Amino acid sequence: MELASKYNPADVEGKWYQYWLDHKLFSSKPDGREPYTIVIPPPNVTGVLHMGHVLNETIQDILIRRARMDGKNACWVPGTDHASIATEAKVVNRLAEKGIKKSDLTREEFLKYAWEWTDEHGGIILKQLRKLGASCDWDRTAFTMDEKRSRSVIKVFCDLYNKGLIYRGVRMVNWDPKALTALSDEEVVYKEEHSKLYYLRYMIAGEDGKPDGSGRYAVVATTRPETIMGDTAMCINPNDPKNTWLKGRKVIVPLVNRCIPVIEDDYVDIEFGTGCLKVTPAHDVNDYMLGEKHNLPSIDIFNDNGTISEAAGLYVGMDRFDVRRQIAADLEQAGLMEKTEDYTNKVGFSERTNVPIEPKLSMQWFLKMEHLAKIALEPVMKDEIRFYPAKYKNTYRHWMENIKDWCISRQLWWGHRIPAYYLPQGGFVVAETPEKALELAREKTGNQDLTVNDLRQDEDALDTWFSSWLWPISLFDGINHPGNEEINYYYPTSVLVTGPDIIFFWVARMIMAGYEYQGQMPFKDVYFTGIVRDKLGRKMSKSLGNSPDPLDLIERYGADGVRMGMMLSAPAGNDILFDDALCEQGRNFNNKIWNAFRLVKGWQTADMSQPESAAIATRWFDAMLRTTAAEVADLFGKYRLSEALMAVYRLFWDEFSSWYLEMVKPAYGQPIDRTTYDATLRYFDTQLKLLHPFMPFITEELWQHIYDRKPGESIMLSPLHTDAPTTDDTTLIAHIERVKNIVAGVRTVRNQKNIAPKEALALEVTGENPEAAFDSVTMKMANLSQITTVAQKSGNTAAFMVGTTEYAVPIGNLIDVEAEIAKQEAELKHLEGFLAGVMKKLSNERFVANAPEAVVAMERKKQADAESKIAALKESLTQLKK
RNA sequence: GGGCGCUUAGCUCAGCUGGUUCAGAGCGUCUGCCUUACAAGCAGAGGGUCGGGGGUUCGAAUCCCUCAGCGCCCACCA
Repeated sequence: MELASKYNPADVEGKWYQYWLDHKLFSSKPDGREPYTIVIPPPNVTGVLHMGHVLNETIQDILIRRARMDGKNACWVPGTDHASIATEAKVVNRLAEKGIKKSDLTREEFLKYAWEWTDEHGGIILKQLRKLGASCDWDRTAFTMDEKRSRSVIKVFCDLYNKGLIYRGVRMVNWDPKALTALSDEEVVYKEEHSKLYYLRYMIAGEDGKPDGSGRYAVVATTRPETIMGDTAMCINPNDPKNTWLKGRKVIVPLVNRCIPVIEDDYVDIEFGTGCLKVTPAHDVNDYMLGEKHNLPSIDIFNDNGTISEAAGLYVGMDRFDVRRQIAADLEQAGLMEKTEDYTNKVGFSERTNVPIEPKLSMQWFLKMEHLAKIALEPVMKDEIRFYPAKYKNTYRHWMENIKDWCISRQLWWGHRIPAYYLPQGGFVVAETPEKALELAREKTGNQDLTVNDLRQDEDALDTWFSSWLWPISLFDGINHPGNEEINYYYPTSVLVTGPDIIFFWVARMIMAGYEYQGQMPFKDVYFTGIVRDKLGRKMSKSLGNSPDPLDLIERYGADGVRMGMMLSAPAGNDILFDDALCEQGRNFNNKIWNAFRLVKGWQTADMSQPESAAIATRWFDAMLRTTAAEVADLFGKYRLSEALMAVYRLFWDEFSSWYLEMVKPAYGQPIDRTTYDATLRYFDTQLKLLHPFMPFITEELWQHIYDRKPGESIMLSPLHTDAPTTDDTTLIAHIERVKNIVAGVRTVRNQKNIAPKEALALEVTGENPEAAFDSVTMKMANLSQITTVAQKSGNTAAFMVGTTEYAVPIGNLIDVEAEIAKQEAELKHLEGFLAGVMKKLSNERFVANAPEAVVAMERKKQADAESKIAALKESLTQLKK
């Protein structure tokens, strides 16, 4: 077989992915093996693959592939999320392009468009995942709005309602004036804004509710002058001496000329502004509380889209921000504006539409969270569910302990419609189907003549997260069919891989649902990834244009290269500074593997005895392999995947390619003995398996070439087993490390003296040769003609130290005595400094008395070593200076 | 305003239940090499006193305090 000198990913990736699919290697069914389950964090159904997905899905694939090779029944379930607000917004925009307004459509017509859009764009992202090599069980692909998942959502809603955990009521909610829906607290993002603080004059009113003529006024500081039309009181702190004079008075709302009372509440901060607060119960959460407390009327001055309503009386129909500008000018003109100041405050924005949230009173559905938070907190705090990194436990606890009820209704059509049915005579029933609702309705009203048509279903849809929180259960149909074989087998899942940004949205709520509906955690571990940023640390965004297209990267570097590039800098929980150069490194590594394989496959074998150097090399590499495999297993257990990859990377590139292969490599044109050859293929096999989870394609390609494989065989399913390292391994590895240092020492001499690698050199060991057993390797690797043990090194040598032993390479007239002296004197100086440090410790009686014996012994050994080195150097220097 | 985390070679990070010459890795840099597996490569080298200060200890990158800078999360001060 001829292999190209460069690896071409495009030639093999499609081929092997199809092979895996054809042989159903990703598919999983319950059996006697231990399950290893991951449910994908469902991407938006209409989304496209971005770098964040690449990170997330690569990690999941690595974990799944590793588990599969560990002999577990690995099941990775893919799916997509209907993403209520985002998708509905996209559909609305698309319709707008066609000149169709949502308001002109019926619910059914709109949903028809939405489904069309979903069918058209849905699942693109799942197709893209295949390019990455994701080994999902595609037959299980689910959608949060497919039949099973929808039924689960409705069933859970009804159940929670029947348990008294869901209620309906008028509350102050976060209103998105663009999406025209309520949002949960979690969907509000607070941003700092530079705005102005307006100081408005509220004239003192007389008995008749008109200005009392004194010209006196109170000044109120506000950031939102446009809400004065909704003012129903002014509030002062009863303990505020400077405002005592306002007690019991009435004031006139500027421009509006409405007379409102001055109320007292110690909520008001005396230090802020003038100590006078305007109270607008309809448009501010705190004002709402004050309104409730003091029985104030509430005037809702906004329409749903953020324009001014009839109720305001002024500026009707104008946008809220236009009004702010206008009213400031009008106040100024009327002489009612005291002053304005620059001010920085936090403003809540809609996470989805990015418009400022309007606090608004409205009728919504809520889920009580107290009970759910209670059952979900402990398991995380007690590490029954383990967070990686653990620091997110704090975040989690804080949220759980300060949790508020969850507003689950959205004024949207795209989503699961709330299964509440209103009765003609008022009131409602909650049921899974219209038929059951009718039954309940007849029961409730005693009216047997009611028909389904008399019932009117609630118009609202549920928050998307109200379906995703069931994901680990609903994927195995555990809501509709509790205790079925699949849910019993696959649940709880093994690990959840997701970003910390959705810890409240999703992670916490899945844990709640898990305990509420399965009585068990939804996953044992949670691996929080970081955010993918560009190499300058900026978030990737379309507007910055710093977000590479993953598919483009795959084309350029191969899927394995991209996966590796991503993983090289992805410690759990840390942000990833992504740079194309990392993919390049990944691609280069692919090439390295490819070429090492070409070398080995090019060897001819012959019946001959194994050279001593090769025998040592294979013993050593066996030890390396056991050691590294154990290290990698340990790192996997800790989810330190980038370190695991780096360990295998170094094993392959440094230990295997640079050292082992060079140790056993036959001279050009010469055959290799069969023992060594077989061992080498075995090493290849094992290393490919260690690498496979990270780089699935190239490892499959080469693995198939090592030996003849049967159809359907795959590295994916080949068991990954290595023996545990022994203490002998450790000893041998340490010896070879010293051998490497000797070889490097000789090579350095070559480098400095410009001696070609081909020119054989001799090596002298002063005193004893501690690595004599490995001389065959040393000689081969350093291209030495001989190694001799001498009492005293010859003249004209370049010397170096390894450990406590001095080595010298005779270099004849190439010697530069001055340079050699300078080098050795520098070394001597360093050693003397080191010795002084050691001596200082040893002469400290308290150290000798208090430190453990082993530590003291170590210091004494350091002393002895340093002293002998110093003696050797001094001797050497006197020789040189002769 | 509260909480959490970070600060170690040019860059990205590991080490942090205190003690193996512990100061590490990858990348980058520099030097020399197109040596018949690989120039997307090979060989070699240089580079930090562990953010500043103080403390505990025989001994601190590692524990404590403090200061500075950075990041994240939470919070109703208009």
